[in-house]
Amino acid sequence: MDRQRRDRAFFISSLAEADGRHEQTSGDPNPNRNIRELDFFSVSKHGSYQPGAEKDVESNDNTGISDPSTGLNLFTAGFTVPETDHATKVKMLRGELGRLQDENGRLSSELDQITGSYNNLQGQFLMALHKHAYRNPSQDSMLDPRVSHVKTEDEMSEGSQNPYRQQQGDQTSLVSPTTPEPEHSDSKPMDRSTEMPCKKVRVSVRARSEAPLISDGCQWRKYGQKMAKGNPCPRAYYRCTMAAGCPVRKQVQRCVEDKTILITTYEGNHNHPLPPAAAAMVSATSSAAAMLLSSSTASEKAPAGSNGFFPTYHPPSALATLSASAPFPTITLDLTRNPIQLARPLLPSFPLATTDPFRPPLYGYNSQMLRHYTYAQPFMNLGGRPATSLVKTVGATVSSDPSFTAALVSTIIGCRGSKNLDESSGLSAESSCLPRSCATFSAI
DNA sequence: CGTCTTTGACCAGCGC
DNA sequence: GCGCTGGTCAAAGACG
Repeated sequence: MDRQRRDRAFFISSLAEADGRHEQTSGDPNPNRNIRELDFFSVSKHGSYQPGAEKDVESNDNTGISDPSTGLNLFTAGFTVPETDHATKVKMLRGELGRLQDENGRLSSELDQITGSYNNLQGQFLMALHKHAYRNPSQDSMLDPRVSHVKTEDEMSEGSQNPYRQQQGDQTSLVSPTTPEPEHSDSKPMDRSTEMPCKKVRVSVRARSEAPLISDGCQWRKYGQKMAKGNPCPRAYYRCTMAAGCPVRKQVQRCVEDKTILITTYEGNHNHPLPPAAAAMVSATSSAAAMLLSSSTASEKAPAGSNGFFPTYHPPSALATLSASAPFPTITLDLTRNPIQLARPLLPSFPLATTDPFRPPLYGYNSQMLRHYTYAQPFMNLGGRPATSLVKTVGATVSSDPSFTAALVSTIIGCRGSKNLDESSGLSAESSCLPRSCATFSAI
C-alpha cells in the first residue's frame, strides 16, 4: 500500500513538474486545476500529502492502485516515463490525465445514479412498510390499541362529533384517538390510505430559549392557552397558518424542571410546501428520527472495527428519544444537550458526504439523513445536562413494530411537506446552508 | 380595518 | 354519574 501511495505521489509530482514546464505553451489558465482534481489520492497514512514522497520511489511496478475504500482500480494502466523526451512525457501524462478524468466523471455519474436508485428504493420500502402496517393493524402488539389502527383523515372527519368542526367544515378534524372508529362509508374514497394516516405521531423539540417561541420558519396562529397540571407555566396552542386547512398544530410549554427550556410539540403533516427554515426544522427532526428508527438495524450492519473517521456506531438517542407509552407516540428531539458529547455518539458508521465517492458504502442511511445530520448539530446549546439514553430500548421497540415505524416515518419523514426539503431549502450538501438551519432554532 | 392574541366556555376522554 | 384534565372554539380586545 505504501508503494502504491508513492506511485501515486510520483505520478502527481511528475505531472506537476511536466505541466509547469509547458505551462506557457499549453494555454491552460489554471495549470494546477487538473492536479487538484486528482489530489484526493495524495493523502498519506499520516493524513497529508508528502511532498518528498516521490524521492522514495524505488520502482514503478505498474501494478495499479486499488483503493480498498472504494474497491476501484483507478490507476490500472501501466505506463513508463521516457526520461529523454519531455514533450512525449507531457503528452502521455496529459492523455493519462484525460483518461482518468473521464473515468472519474463516469464513476461519479454512476454513483449519482446508484445513490438516486437507493433513495428511491428506500422510499418505496418505507411506503410498502407503511401500507403493510396500515392493512394489518392487528400486528401492532406493542402500541396502545388506540393508536394501532390510525385513521385516515376522512375517517376522522367522519367520526367527529364536534359541533364546532362540523360548523366550520374543518377538514383536519383532530379527533382524539379514543374516539370510536366509525363505520366505513362507501362514499369515502379508499385511496386515501396513501395519505399516511399517522397524524397522532408527535415530534417534540426541547430547546433553551428565553423567548416565548422558537422560530421554526412556519407561520403560526395562537388559538388557545391552558394551564396544564403539574406545570405552573401555561401551555400555548398554535396552528399553522401558512396554508388554508393545514392540519399541523403545535404546543409550546416551558419545562417544569428548567424554565429556560422551551418544549415545542408538533403534530400533523403540512399540506403545503415548507419555507427553507421550516424545511430545515423538518429535516433536522427527520434526521434524528431516521437515525432513531434505523438504530437497531444500523448497529447490526456497522463494521466491526472503527477508526478516527468512522467511529463505531452509537445509537442516537442521546439527542432523540422516542416514547410509545405516551398517549401518542412521540419523538423528542433534545437540543439542550452538549453537542460535544453528542457529536461522536450521534455519528453512525457511515460517510457524511455522499458527494465523496471514496467513502465506504451507506449503512442503511440515505443522503438526506446524512446531510441533515451534519448540520443538525450547530444549533444545540452548550452547557446542557448530561445526556441520558433510552435508545436501546427505543430502538428495539421501534424495530419490533413495523407499523409504528412506518407511521413515524410517514409522519415525520414522509410528510407531504418534506419532499420540498431540498427543493425549497436548498439543503443540498453545500455548507452554506448551515447558518440558515441554525437560525431555524434561534429564539425570536 | 384586518390580523392576531387573550380568555372564558365548551367538549371529549378518562379515572374513580 | 361526576369531576378532572386536555384540547379547541370564538367573542372580545389589542395592535399596527
